[in-house]
Amino acid sequence: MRPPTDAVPAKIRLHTPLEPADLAVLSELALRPRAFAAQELVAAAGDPLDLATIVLEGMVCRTKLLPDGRRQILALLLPGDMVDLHASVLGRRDDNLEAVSPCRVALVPQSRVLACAAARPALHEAFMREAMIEAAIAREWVLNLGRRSALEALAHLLCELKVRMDGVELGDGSRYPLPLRQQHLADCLGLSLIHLNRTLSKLKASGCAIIRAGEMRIDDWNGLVSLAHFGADYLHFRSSLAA
Amino acid sequence: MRPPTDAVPAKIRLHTPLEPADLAVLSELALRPRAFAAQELVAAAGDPLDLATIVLEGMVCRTKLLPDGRRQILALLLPGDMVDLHASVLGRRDDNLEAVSPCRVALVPQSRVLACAAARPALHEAFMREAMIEAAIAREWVLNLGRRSALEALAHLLCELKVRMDGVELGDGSRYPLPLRQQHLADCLGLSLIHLNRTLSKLKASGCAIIRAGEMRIDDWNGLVSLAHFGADYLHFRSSLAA
DNA sequence: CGGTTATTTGACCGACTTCAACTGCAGTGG
DNA sequence: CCACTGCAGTTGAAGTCGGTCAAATAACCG
Repeated sequence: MRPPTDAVPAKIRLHTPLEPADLAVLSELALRPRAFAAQELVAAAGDPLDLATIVLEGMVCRTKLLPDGRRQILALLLPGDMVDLHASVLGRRDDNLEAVSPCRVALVPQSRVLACAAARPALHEAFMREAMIEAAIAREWVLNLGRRSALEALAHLLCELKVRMDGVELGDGSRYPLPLRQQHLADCLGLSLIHLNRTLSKLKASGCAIIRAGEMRIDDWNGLVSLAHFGADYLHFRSSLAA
Repeated sequence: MRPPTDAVPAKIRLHTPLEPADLAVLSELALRPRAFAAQELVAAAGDPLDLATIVLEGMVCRTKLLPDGRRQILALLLPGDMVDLHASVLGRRDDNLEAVSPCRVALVPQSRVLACAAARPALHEAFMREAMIEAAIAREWVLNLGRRSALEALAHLLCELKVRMDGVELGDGSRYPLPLRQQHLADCLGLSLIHLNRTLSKLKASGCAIIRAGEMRIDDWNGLVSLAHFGADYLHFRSSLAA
């Protein structure tokens, strides 16, 4: 088993071919990670955007809250995901970063990101690409929330996570770890907890997939894909460029 | 009246202070715009991402479609908006750009964008900021679709457009041009056309605002803001950095 | 084991969708 | 000038999806 921090080079190489020297510089960015417990806040709205966040292990989410407590998850960050790499160009954070599961996260001063990007042009391009892809995923979520039914949207989210998890070698093709509570899924999909629970039952009944014991198990990938109308193009994996 | 292409410098200076030399280089990017009729496709999913898009006049939207024809608008682009400035790092477009109203749009080869960014570091930073802000808006839309009611979401969208229109001097504080059909609004908000129509009636009944003859008129800004729980922080205007 | 949190189930309700028809208006051509 | 057409918007009725309230398990944890 490779050490878990290998998710970072694995993820970035999904998108950008890098030389060993680039990877060496990259690995120095993620030194001295911090550990967070489940539900702990990694960063809060209003904070200055002077730190980039690199997830090494576990799962993190972006959230926004409404005054009356309604919560929406804006993005799920898996090991290898790097966010807010360029965010210093904005003033202050307008969302929260919250640990979904116990996790290890590197919080990197923007100055170090900049130095790193300046030293290695390939990394500069790679960082840009990470940011663009995160934005593309957010747009796909807009479609998910706006125009897909609860079951379609759930299936779509689980397809996305499958592909992303496989990308960082955390899935084995038919299963992957899924540390989300049902409340998290509901907050990703804009559903009530209760309706999400019933939608999960429907998914189970379809025979395509089931979530149990913190793990997603896929029994019929094609069925799941067609339930969701899933196409992986928006994830912009390098391997899919050929198509 | 200033020429309409002034929306570009107006918009970018909302976010980034620029010197005259920067503005001169910028204005050369937007030479030779193309005109599009309402509903015309500016770019389609699957196209190579080798052109950046700068809106000079009129309104453009990003859309995604589901196989059965359901449509979701992912973003509304106003005069001055510049999108896909860095998108050459991705392979192919995964969404469409569609003219909402008759419009003029500059389609700029990525190579010229890069040359421009290389020549003027301030523009490089400004372009980055534009991209980050577009992503921040997309995340706010996720919240809008996921957790706000139809009326709240409608009010929120109209607040956002008010602030953005004022930013490029197309609004006068209590009115702004709104060339969207009701179907467009419905596709922004993930609603059926009919329910959107009824939600518009409800908004009118509230006395806060009314849409008529291609124009949005605001009668009670504070009321509209509190209906929507609107806060402009996610737009990251430079003027709001002070707060 | 007791206490807390996560999940499941039932009954009911409301927001939003669908289907269908009608209005108002602008353009077009007889 | 006035039918005719086509599109945007409006209204009504009925149905469905998803939300809310309430309570019963089931899993987790010290």
